[in-house]
Amino acid sequence: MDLRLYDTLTREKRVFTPIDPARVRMYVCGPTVYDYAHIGNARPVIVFDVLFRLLRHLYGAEHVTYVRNITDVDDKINARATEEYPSLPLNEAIREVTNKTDKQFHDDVAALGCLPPTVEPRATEHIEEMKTLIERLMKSGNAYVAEEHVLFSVPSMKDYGKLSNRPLDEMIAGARVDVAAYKRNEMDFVLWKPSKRGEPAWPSPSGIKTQGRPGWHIECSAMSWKHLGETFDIHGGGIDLVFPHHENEIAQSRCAFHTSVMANYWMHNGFLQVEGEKMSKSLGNFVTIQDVLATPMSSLVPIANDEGPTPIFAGWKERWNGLCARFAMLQTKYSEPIDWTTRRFNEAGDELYRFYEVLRDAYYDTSLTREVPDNLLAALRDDLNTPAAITTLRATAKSQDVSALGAGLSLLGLLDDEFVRRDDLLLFNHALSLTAEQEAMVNARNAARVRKDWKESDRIRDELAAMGICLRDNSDGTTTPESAR
RNA sequence: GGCCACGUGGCGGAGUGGUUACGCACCGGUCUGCAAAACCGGGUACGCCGGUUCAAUUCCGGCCGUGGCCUCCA
Repeated sequence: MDLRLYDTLTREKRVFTPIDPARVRMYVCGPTVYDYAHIGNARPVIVFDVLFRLLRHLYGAEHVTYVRNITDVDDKINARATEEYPSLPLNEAIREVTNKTDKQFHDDVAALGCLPPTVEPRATEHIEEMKTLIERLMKSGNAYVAEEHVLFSVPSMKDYGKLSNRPLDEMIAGARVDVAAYKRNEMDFVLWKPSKRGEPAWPSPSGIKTQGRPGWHIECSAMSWKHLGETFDIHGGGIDLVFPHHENEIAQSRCAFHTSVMANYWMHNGFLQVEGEKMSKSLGNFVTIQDVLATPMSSLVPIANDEGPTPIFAGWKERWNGLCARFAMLQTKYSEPIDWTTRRFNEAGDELYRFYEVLRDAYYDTSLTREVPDNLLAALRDDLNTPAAITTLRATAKSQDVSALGAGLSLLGLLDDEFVRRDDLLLFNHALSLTAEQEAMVNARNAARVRKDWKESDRIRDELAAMGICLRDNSDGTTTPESAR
């Protein structure tokens, strides 16, 4: 059976045919490292991780190359560096900001259950490739120098605007931004610009004397070229990147290499809102991945608090919350808008918890290789329909088909060996250690039950319930105390 | 203003030109002294107005609503 993917460029779902099945190539726009990643940043990371896993499953892990860049040169980074480290020289301050943010991002993404991409190139390590591209564009007449900038000449590319469906003439009519005077055409965009004193700077291309730095779009053209070649299979990112970022990437790469396409499939994940509103710092509803990972356990699982007497491995809470967030995210198809709410997060966590209970009750062995169920695979092959895939998981859980359940969770990146296997996790430990007094109450209630004093029996049960202890009367006459939710 | 998405039962969320996906919540039942848990069952939804069709939630047109892009943004 085929893999079918929706392509933003052709606006249709097509059968995926890799250029070279022995080397399937995907590029996804990664973060600009200047601040904590938010829950909206998490979406493409998770979505394309699932695609990465699916491609590895279909073509073999060693036949898939996934490139996700790190943007570490950018005005926002400079601004943040000045703000946070006013006493340091700018370039040192920038290094502090990018290193710190980069590490945080990787910790966040790992907690979300994402595999590391094959390559994570950094923009600042590809300045030479960017300059080579710029020289090529100069040579082919697609770029020009003006006031120490190099600009891409949009009218020089006849079919510019196909991805975002913005014909050139319309865009010019609709443009209402202040246009720099040195631009020949208001749509032209910067490939290279001069650096101000103290800013990161490199020797400029195209005979420009002053040192400068790259424009935003050129880095992705350079890095995808370096690591994937002139044309490749899949290019992904958030829907907001369609214009201008991806449109401009296409323009740069195609004109530099004289190719008809940059990537064969353009995939874009839908936007995310928080509690029904646009997420923004001014509204105060900015949810970072860190916020989600730090969610107290008591709202997700039947335990009273985060700390317990049993030994727990480091970062277990973040990892569990990360899986829950991932699961919550995959409940909606990647291309659809999503409303991120605490309710959604909690409900996803509840369901994932039940899946894990099924596996744990069956002593699921994660070391064994399992066959991924056909119906789950079919759902994913249909343009990454993760909600439909999750639906198949529910049936396997209900029928106690633990092999299929485990295999499915694994393919979706939702299976964590330690959460399945370990028996010392408070997270899955329902048994309660009662105080002597509580123990006596349980005994007193049982005595009352024996003499059929239901009134007294229920009174004691209510009293214990108020302490957060729920009693379960078993059919063999014993009583099990459990933590109440 | 231009371009583009989305609008499904209380909530979440797939999907389809004609056989009431699925999950949560809710209600009923079995079990239980009563509960809890578990299991079984129940509720025929697709923004509005037209059109096409034997038949539309599904196709077409218009309208309304929400959101995105056009400036940094996943």
